[in-house]
Amino acid sequence: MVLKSKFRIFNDIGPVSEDIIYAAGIYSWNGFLESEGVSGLTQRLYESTSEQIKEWSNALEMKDAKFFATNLQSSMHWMLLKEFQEHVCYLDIETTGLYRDFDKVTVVGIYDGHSFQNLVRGRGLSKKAIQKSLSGCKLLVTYYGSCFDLPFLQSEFYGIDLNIPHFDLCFGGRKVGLTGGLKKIERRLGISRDSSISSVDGFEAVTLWYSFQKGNEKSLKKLLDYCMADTINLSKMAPLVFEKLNQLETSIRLDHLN
DNA sequence: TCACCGTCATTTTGGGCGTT
DNA sequence: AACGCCCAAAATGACGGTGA
Repeated sequence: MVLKSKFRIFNDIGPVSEDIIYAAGIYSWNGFLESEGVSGLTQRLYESTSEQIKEWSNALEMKDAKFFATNLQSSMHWMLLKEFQEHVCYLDIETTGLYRDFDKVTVVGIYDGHSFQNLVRGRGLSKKAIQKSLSGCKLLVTYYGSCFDLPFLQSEFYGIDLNIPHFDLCFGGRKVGLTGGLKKIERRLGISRDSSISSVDGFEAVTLWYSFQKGNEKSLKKLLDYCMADTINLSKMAPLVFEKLNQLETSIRLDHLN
């Protein structure tokens, strides 16, 4: 479990102190608690860190999603993927454009690992409906959602509670060299999508919506298929990015020991 | 006790990215 | 037609140790 080997997440522990802890042969929270102290750290710092470890361990035990949403910096939320794996929701939205001041949310797609659900504008999409679909969610997974999807939802559904840990595959991917957008990364990872929607992109999602507004029901079907492909592919991509991040973390730690 | 210095941690600043 | 996030580098702040 990655998180339990991290010390930089605690107050007053930075990269240097963390290296001191590793150099003392301590690689986990439990190891830290079992030691009587760490040479190189003041007793005062050792004790305040021990207290924080107990608090965080308890939050993990309780699967307290809100605790991590507020206390864990977002670039480390990926570490919760395995821990919360039974409560992960993959989310992707479609809109009429990129600008939340002018544009509207048209579809919200949510996949919980078992079934896909879509909420369509004018056909049941509402703040309450989204909130209900996410009620058991302890970890959100999106692509670029921290900059696009979530702020868009906040803007249209004012006051919606999205205070949930959030693994953003865009930033996680960047760290392991996966850049260039969702579709490009999917290809690089060998994740496929159905040929019927393989040519659809975000811009076409906009025109499909307007076509549906003019009465073309087939356009909606295609839009929903596209949204579903995007959303479900997030669930295929997440464990792959997770593993790469995991490997990166351990190699960095070994580096620092030398 | 006090001024000073070195070491870390934390905060601030600026540039680039990717979303429909 | 925007915007929030991330990283890196620079600035600021807190703390402990030293020497007189």
